[in-house]
Amino acid sequence: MKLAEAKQQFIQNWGVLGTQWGINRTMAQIHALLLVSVEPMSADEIMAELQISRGNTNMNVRELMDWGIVEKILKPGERKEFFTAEKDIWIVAMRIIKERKRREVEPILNVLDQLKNVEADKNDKEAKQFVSMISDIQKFSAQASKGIDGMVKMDEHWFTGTLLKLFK
Amino acid sequence: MKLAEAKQQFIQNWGVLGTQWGINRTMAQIHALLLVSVEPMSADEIMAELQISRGNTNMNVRELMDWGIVEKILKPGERKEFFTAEKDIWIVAMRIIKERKRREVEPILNVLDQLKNVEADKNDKEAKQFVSMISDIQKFSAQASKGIDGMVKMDEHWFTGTLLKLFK
DNA sequence: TTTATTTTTCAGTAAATTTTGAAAGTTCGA
DNA sequence: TCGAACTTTCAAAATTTACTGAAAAATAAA
Repeated sequence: MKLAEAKQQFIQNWGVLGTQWGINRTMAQIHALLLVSVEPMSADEIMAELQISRGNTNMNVRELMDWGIVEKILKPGERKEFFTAEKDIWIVAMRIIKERKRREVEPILNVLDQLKNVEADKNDKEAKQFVSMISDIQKFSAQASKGIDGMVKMDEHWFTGTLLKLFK
Repeated sequence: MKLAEAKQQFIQNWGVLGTQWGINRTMAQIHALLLVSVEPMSADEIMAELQISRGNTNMNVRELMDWGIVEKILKPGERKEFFTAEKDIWIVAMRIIKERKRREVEPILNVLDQLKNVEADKNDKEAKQFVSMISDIQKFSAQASKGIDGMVKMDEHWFTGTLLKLFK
């Protein structure tokens, strides 16, 4: 298989996986493209490669930067901006997990906290089960969250350099 | 806060979280409804509670059963079918993770495996980095997968009865 | 300051996904 | 074997989400 073809395949498949996980197709594709690109790419190059509009490119590149997995590179003497993706897949995964937790899970956990203030008659089996379910979800989330923070907190460089290499 | 109101809030919020994670709103809402319902519910009750059509109810309940987190209950003497959700949130989470892995991640890992057969000239930096990136993703996935399988494999009853209770 | 280049914004449009509802299918008691 | 009760299917409609492209804004060289 030719490299160009393989890259295309990778980008398309990454796009599909993205949509299934609630990430828009283009964003996932741009990420994939930058992941397998040695050199940083300009907006024009991304547009050409993925056949998408300038606006679409701009919006999704910015979103990827917000997620902390793509960064802007300025080349001396060049007017254009270039973009490059974090290449260490462990770091990428940790950033995504951390960010989803912060943006999506935490706000809802706060709402759940409110819901425990339901008028709870001791004899009301329904209310009791409800409060217990909410508590369980919070406790589960807290545990998961703790585990994730622990992983993220490890000195990333050390982890990358050592542990990941172990199974490389 | 009244119980009915709290349940509504919970259902709505669960629906939002669902959409952000690539699960359709109704499916997440039905799941939430069944999670906080003590008694199994019929299709008619679900329709009435969530104000949705019969077809929509049927499709999403079936999907939830496919995911292994809702089951059909037959009450003796009743013609209708009733549905109930797995209430242990640990088991729910493990089933969802396991299932997403099987349905969405594994097929793409298989594709990635193909992509490593790219024509790889020793001096081609681009091809080298490409193959290395694909390998890293596979290795990362394999590790994550292993970790998940390990958790899922633990005797669920023991785990639920013992470990989960520890932080309850 | 002016002009050329590049980035950002966003209203309108296009595409994808979800939902409805009515018809077809199934089940089961009489 | 009939028909009432219930479930399933799926084409069409509604809704949601994503994308385009042109105009506005920003940036930097002349």
